[in-house]
This record gives sequence, C-alpha cells and structure tokens, in this order.
Amino acid sequence: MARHLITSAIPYINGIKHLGNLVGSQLPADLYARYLRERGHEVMFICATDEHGTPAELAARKAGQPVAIYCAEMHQVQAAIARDFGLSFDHFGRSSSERNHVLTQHFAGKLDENGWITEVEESQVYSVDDGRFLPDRYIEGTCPNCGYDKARGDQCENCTKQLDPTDLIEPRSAVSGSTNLEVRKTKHLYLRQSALKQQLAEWIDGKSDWPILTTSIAKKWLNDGDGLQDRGITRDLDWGIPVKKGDKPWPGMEGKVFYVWFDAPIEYIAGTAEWADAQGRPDSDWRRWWRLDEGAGDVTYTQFMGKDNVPFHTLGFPATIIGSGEPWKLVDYIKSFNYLTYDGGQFSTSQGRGVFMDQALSILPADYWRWWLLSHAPESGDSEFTWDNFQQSVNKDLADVLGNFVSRITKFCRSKFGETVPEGGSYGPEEEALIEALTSRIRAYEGFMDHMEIRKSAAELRAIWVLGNEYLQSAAPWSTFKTEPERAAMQVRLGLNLIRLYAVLSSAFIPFASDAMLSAMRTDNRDWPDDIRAALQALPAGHAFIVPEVLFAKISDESRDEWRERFKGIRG
RNA sequence: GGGCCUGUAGCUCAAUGGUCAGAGCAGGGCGCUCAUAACGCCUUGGUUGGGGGUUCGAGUCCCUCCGGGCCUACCA
Repeated sequence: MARHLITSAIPYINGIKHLGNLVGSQLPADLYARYLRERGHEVMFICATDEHGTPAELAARKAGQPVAIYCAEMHQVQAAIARDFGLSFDHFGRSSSERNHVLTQHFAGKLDENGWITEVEESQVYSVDDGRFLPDRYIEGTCPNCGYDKARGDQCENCTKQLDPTDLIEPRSAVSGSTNLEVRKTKHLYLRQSALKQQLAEWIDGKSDWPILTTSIAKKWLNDGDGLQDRGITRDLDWGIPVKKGDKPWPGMEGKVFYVWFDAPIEYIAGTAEWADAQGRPDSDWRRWWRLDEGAGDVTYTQFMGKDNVPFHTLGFPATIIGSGEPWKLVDYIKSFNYLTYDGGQFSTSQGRGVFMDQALSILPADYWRWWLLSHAPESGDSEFTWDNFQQSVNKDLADVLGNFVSRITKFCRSKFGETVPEGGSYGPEEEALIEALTSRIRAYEGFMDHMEIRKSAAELRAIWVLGNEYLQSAAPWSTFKTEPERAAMQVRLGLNLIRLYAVLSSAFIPFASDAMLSAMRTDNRDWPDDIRAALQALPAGHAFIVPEVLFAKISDESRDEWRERFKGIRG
C-alpha cells in the first residue's frame, strides 16, 4: 500500500467545460485515482476551480453579476457536473478560498525573503472608460502589418505577426470598444525564474520517464532564446489574492493581486487544506501529503494536464516550491495530453462548437462518454471526436461486448436455474484455460494502468470482456444443459462470477455501470482479483442475483444524426 | 521565422534497431441460438507520406521534401 497524491489541472471558472477539457485532465486523473484506490492504495485526489484573472471578471460582467457571486455560482455548477460525471475528487476546491489566499501570500513572502522576487516598473495600457488595465490581447486595432482590423494587442490572428499593443492603429478596448486608452506606468513583482534555471533544469533532467510531450515543452522554455525568462506574478486587477508578504503588507503593491498562474497551482495545496477543513481534520492531516518534513516523504505525486498547461507545472510552480526553500512536495510524474478535436476542427468555448459537459450528460449517461474519451485519450497525438466513431465504439464495446455478455448469462441462468447461482459441476480444461487467459490479460491491464497508458488499458480491458463471450461460445451451456446439467451449472456459475469480476476491473472506466453490475449480482465484494481463480468463486452456489436492466442501450442512427446536427453550430 | 509532435490497412490505433508490420472497427464467408439481430471462428486488405543515407538488418536512426497539429512567455 502506497500513498498517492493526484491533482488534475484546475478548470477555469468562466463557463462549463467541453469534452476536450475533460479528457485532458480531470477524466484521466479520475481513472488513475479510482484505480489506485481499488488496488488498496491511499489516495488524495484534488481538483478545484481556477477563479481569478481577467476572463473571470469579464464573464461576471457579462452575466451582470459581482465577480465573487458569479464564481461561487459557477463553482457549484462545475462541481455538480463533475459529480455527475463520476469524477471522484476527494475535494473540489476553489482557488479563491481563504486557504489559498494565505498559502499564496506565504509563498510570495518566502520567495521574497530568499531573494527570488524583483520589482519591475513597466508600461501597461489602461482603459479609462473601463476603469482597468487591459492585458495585451484585450486590446484590438488595425494590424500595422497586414491591415486586418481585428488584430489583438499580442498578435495579429490574420498574418500571425507578433505585436505590441502600441503597434496597433486605432487601438480600442476589446471589452467596451472604447478608444479612450492611455499607457500608464505600473509596478509589478517578477519571479526570478532565470536565476532558478539551473535547479529547474537539473530537476527536469532527472525525469527521464516523463512523457516526451512533457519534457520537450519544459526544455523548450528552459533553453529557448535567452533561456528561461522571469515572469510577472502580479496584476492590476480587483479580483484575486491581494499582494502581501506572508501576512504583512507589501509596500508599493497596494491594490494589486497575484497573477492567476501564480496562485492556481498553489491551490493544489490549498485544496488539500480545504479538504481537511471540510472533513473537520487537523492541519497535520493535509500537511502529511505536502510537507516532506511532516510525513510526505513516501507520497507519490502525479499531475494530469493538457499540453497548454505544461510550462506552468514544469517551471513556474516548481520555481515557487524550490524558491520557497521549504520542504514542500514536488511533483513526481506529469501526465500530459494533446487535444481532442471535434469533427475535423477545434472544440471552441467561444464559438460553442463541440459538446460541453452538461450537454453530454443531457443526452447519454456518463459512462458512455467516459469510455469513449478514455479509450481514445489523446496520448500520442491529437485525437478526433466524430459522431460515427463515437456511436460505433460505444455500441460495439459497451452494448455488444460487455452489456450483452451480462444480459446473455443472467437471462440464461434465470430461464434454466432461476435467479440464483447454480450448484454443481467442476472445472475442466476450458475453465483452466480461461483462468490462464484472464490472469495473463489482467496482469497486463494492471501494468498499463500502473503506467497510465490509458488507451492500452482500455484495449486490454475490452479484450478481457471478450474472453467472457469466447468462453460462453465454446462452453455452450445451452447445449451442455441438455445432457450434462451439472456441467452447465458450473459454466453458468463461472459466467455469473465473471460479471462481478468485470465490474471490479471496469469500475475506474465506467463506475456507474460497474455499480449496476455489482448491484444486480447483489454483492459489495469489490476485492481486486490478485488471484483469478479465487475471484471467480466470490459468488457461491445459492447466491441470489437479479437480471439487470439493459446496461447500455445502443445509440441509433437517428440519434447520432440528430446530435451531429445539434452540436455543429453555435451553443444556444 | 524558430521549436516540438505527428503521418502505418477504408477508419481508430499498436509495434526495446531483429521471425512473415499487428489489433479493434468496417467489408466478405461460416457457425451458434443463451443474448441488446447480439456472440464465436475464419478471412480480404499495407511499396509504414515521397526520396536518399547509415546498418548484416530500418516503421524505428540520420538528411531532405510533402501533409496535419501544437507552442512561441500579458488568455488561462
């Protein structure tokens, strides 16, 4: 039994996430957390909403709400959807929590104490009518290079030229359209990442087992151009964590807040503290996950995220941890993902293109999505969602291979023996061969799951389901029942036990169906099958069960076509 | 512009430099009748994007060209 700390990249607060966001972090993290728990490990699985920054303020304004209220409501919405998807967080926190305020200010104070903070005076565009500073990309104007009239202050989307906001012709606020803009001086804190470069590089060089996607992005940032750059960790915003040195004021920084990317990863720690608070536990209970000097020495920490998050988790957050000079736990393994694309293009939150988490659940149960997304996780490259592929995969894998297996064996038993595990008979060569095949495949499955090889795990699990159908086909209890009823009883008993076994093995992927299978078998026995032969005797002769409802109804061509039409355009 | 990833069967993907490049789905044939017209068995299908090179041996390593994707530091 080991101790595993697992965090998923925290989803941004400004709306419901789409399936691409889900498969890139929360869902695979949940798979891993569920699997490790089943294997008997102690798991702490933390996620949260990422609530600060300009987009949150603007989304609140658009919704006509104070930003704190908006975030509180959106947090509840995201939490409910996460729960309905079966995401088994030990705690789903908020980056705006008091715990995060205190910890973020603490880290900043330590970094300053250790000389890793510099103050930089810079010029920033201020929108008088909006009453706020604007990030570069929230300024629009005409591109001096190509004449495109909706160029952003950081880059022209039309000609891809990098821009400075002051390059724009007739610049205006992207928020209000106001042209009443001026450049103002403002002072910000910078984290001296450049000075920590060597330590970060050595740390990353030691991670030879990380996905190439993770290390290549990290090394690019470390070595590109002049090397790792210092990063501003404060912003001129109202909503955020006020800049303080620990619990002391930070002279000259009044009215400023920390940059969202500074406080967001710290929320992994704060979220664990929020968990302790919610459980009524003492601080020592969360600190034993995070402080090497308070019990975290035996913790394995794994992070899940989309590739866009990699620089902040390989460089920014570790710089914060290392720079603090305190014995906080650094991540051991970063599992990063490419993107899921939608029917030939990108999922788009702004254009409402693709399927969003709430919509997904409104048309099909969570397990359908969980299975498809995980079995097609974008591990080696981007992967594409199409309705044809979704329908085909789900119907074949879930309805035909697994669902129908459960159906055929339970219904056969009911008709010949009643809804009770039948008695009699003993294993022959076929059963021995099945146990051998199951053992081999289950050990392979464990290996893939241990290494977070998600698509391979799914393929192996499916192959394990197939073994059940192969067995039934060759054992043919409907034939043996006529001549050797005892043998048929043994075959059916084995088949029924396979249902329980499959429920246990599959629960990380399809937890709801897994529960339904165990419930139909009237058992709470979720023991991991270390010994397959023993696992196939968990349901003894005489044990009562019920024939379950159809586990997975098939997706019809009509539904598929309707959904393809419904989700191709703008979200209503 | 620079960097990274990627290109393998109709589709989605596998293959520590080492038998004849493998699975699933789709297609074709046969079987079974317990089951959600489900399941099982067999089977068609590949000049591994093009070209060159290294090697006894290349899908794998190198060069080059072509296609797709991502990142490029004030969105998060």
